[in-house]
Amino acid sequence: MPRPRTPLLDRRRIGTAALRLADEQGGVLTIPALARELGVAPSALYHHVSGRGEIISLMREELALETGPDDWNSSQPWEQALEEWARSYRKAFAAHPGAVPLLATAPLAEPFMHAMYEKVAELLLTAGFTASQVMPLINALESFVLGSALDLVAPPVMVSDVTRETAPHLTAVLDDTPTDHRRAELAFDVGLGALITGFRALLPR
Amino acid sequence: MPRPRTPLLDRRRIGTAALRLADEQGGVLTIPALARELGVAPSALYHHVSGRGEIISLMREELALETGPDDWNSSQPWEQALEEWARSYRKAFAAHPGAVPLLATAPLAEPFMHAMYEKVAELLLTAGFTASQVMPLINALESFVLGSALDLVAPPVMVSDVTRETAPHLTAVLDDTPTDHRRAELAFDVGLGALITGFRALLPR
DNA sequence: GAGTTTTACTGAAAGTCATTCGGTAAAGTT
DNA sequence: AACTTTACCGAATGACTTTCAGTAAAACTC
Repeated sequence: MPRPRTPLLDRRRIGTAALRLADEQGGVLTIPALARELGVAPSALYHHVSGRGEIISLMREELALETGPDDWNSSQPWEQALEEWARSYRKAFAAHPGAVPLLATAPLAEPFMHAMYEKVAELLLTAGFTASQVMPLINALESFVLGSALDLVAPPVMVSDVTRETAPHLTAVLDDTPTDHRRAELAFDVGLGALITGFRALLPR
Repeated sequence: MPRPRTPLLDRRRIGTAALRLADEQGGVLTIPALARELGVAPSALYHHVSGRGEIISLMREELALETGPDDWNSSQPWEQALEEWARSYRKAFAAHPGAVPLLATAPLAEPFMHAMYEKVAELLLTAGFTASQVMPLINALESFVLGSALDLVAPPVMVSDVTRETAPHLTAVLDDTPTDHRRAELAFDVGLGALITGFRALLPR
């Protein structure tokens, strides 16, 4: 139990292991379980992070790294670039659905956030939006992406016999709605398309 | 410590107290604190709910009741009715910003969910959308509302000196962006308007 | 290259929490 | 009036987060 020949832990390893574990366990992350996963005593973690909250931030950071700043290309029509950004953003969440409840409310460290925003801000400014429009646009799209990530793990709406009687329109609509993961994907596609259409309408002609 | 002359607890009282407490405490809800708030021993709660998870569902239920099914009026052009729905939905979250992190991932009990969806489904069907379009539209809008609720409690983006050098576009944009609660409201307004514009474009002419 | 400091872990312990269960006396029922 | 049910309390259990005093290897210093 002395110092190991080579370090067993670093922030990166903690982040990836926590992300994988929380995903498997459906949003539950405990320090003992994470320590076991890393082959280490729980207290060892506190030499690298300040606590559980920071571990969750590391997970969110890991997610941002997985997406990669080059997963989307900003040298194309702004509509396509913006769509690619939103899709790659959501894809990162969709890759770890179980961890989404944990990640949705976790703050992303400033440098990551800034790098992402800077790129999108430039994209929208050169597209012709005004400085005061850009941040609301980014925030709105980001809210939609985050909400869609949560939707990914929302409990499916069930049609019981009572529903059939008391909610005829809902029933009719649900009969034409997939119940698997395609439901959330369809909603994302529709919403993303609508948002971008609506954004374009704000541009001077 | 016998049975009290008149019951101290019921599900409704538990829900409202939990909502208020969690809001005050910024998303932290503990059984001892809630019991203290209600003037009762922690174990007493378990005669009315199955556990902490159900208490959070009660909070979400309370939120739905606060909005009320008549807070928005469906007898008007579908765009306005849909906008009113989204706004009243978000307003309910905004009334308890501290509790949002807890509520965002909590499932809403079926009957409440059905009542809400039924009304919106009817609205969109009579507006001319097809049965297979309706649920994606509802889900997309709901995702946006939920994401915007989370945005309400997101940490503000700070502009440091480093930002100014490495992220010129972001800096310029942030200079024209309010830092208080109006930031999230602006983003919501912009996104909601864009979504509805985009939805309308899906309708046959 | 011996001595000092720093580093990365362990193990035990403290404090908090959610939850369960047996007890109790009032309320409701017959 | 006897019986059952109800709505609470108090104590106990087990899990979790976090802190802190060791410990010995690694890394640095002269």
